[in-house]
Amino acid sequence: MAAGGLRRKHKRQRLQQVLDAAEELFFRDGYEATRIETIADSASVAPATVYNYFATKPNLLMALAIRHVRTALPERRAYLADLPDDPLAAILGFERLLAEQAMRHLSRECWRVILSAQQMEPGARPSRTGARLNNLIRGHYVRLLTTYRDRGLLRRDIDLGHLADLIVGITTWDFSRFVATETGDIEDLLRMGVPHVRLILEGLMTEEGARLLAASTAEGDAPRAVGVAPDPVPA
Amino acid sequence: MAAGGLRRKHKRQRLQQVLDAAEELFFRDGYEATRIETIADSASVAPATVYNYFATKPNLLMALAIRHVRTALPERRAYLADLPDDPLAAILGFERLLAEQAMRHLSRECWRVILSAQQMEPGARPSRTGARLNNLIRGHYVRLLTTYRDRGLLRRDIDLGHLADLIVGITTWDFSRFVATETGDIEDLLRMGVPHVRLILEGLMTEEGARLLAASTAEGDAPRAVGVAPDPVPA
DNA sequence: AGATGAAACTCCAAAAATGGAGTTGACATT
DNA sequence: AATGTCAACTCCATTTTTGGAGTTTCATCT
Repeated sequence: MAAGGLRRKHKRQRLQQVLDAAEELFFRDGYEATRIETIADSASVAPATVYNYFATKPNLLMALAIRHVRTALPERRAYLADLPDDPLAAILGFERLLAEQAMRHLSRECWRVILSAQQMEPGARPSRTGARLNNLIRGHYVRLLTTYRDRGLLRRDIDLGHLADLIVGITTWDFSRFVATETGDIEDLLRMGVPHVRLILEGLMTEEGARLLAASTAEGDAPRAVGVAPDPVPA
Repeated sequence: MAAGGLRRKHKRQRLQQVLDAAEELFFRDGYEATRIETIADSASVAPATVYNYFATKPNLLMALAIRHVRTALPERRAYLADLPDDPLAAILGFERLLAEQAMRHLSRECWRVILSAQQMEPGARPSRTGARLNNLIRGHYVRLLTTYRDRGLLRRDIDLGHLADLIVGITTWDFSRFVATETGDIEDLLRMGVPHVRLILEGLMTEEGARLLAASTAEGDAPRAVGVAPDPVPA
């Protein structure tokens, strides 16, 4: 069957073992409370091997975050491929989806670590991979916004890159406030975000878009995200 | 959990992988037709690794045989713990059990190789492990015969070790004839063995035993073995 | 403040798997 | 009889994991 490349194959397997073990333990016992040695044991691997793969514990956590963002990608694509009429609803629905995905495998404590790692030591490895994550989301928003501009709801003179940055910025900020709490749920997060996003959008819509936005004001809450399936486990 | 001993643990795992792959392939494609390289691929292991574990292909096969004889041990013990009244029936029933166990995972071709390996090069490794197998069965027979002597059916002046050797010898011979064919089934094997065992026993019974033996002559065929459960897979 | 302890992380020698190239022996084909 | 092929087996340099003994850092207790 697979002739050579055993080295690489086993490496991938071990990496997944470590990530799986870490995910389980971070979720169950918390990030700080979980020791590298425990992860190694649980993954049937020597602690030194964990360090062969990940220089630091935060790095391991970032890798976990990236893996989740990767495996959940198809679900986000599906959402973006079938957007509602109302751009505000679209953005809030997307936020809900992102939040749900985020909560699916990583605890708030983990996200606190991830988000704070981006602040400190800009340029360090964890920070840069954090930037990659942000960039991925930014790309999604550019696509989303482009759709609505093409539908004639957003003014054509707007730089969608900048707008996407703005939205990612404020929603990330809201999300970091969200994970800073231990009690609030995703509905609270969205309630917090609605006025921000609305304020941003109000000035940037065409007349038709403004009509739609006004209409959606009456309706109240943000729409539910699309059906949330568990992540497909890659072979 | 399991702190150290990773080296040994992984070694055992790989060993099992190789044995599992070999078992599957030997059974499906035959012993000669299966290449070491294929086994290695199927076990996700380098060919050189297979040679780290087994010096030769026959050695690998012998290891497989030993593993089966080991895992099927409880079943044989259960049989020996609950023997019928008639010693002849007991021996034939045990033979049936052994044959069924033998056929369960290894093809006739494999057993031909194993049996012939014992002939050639006495003293070589495959031969010696074959002797270990024989010895294991011999032990079973000593236990079985002891039971009947204690029940007063076998004469007390008989050396049960020698008798066990004799029975193992003739039944192994019959078995080797059996696997030499491609068509006969286990019933044929037993039919072949009945007269041999009967002749051996006839001269060695007490009067009570002889009565029992005479009675069993009328009944005809050998009894079925105890219920045959699939091998328990060790953790 | 100083001691203690725990956990992240470093370092290195030894064990094992891997890849790859080469040898041998048996058997088939010409 | 020469040739070719195939698979068992050998050899060895390289990569990676492992065991184990450190070092460092930080928080807590005395």
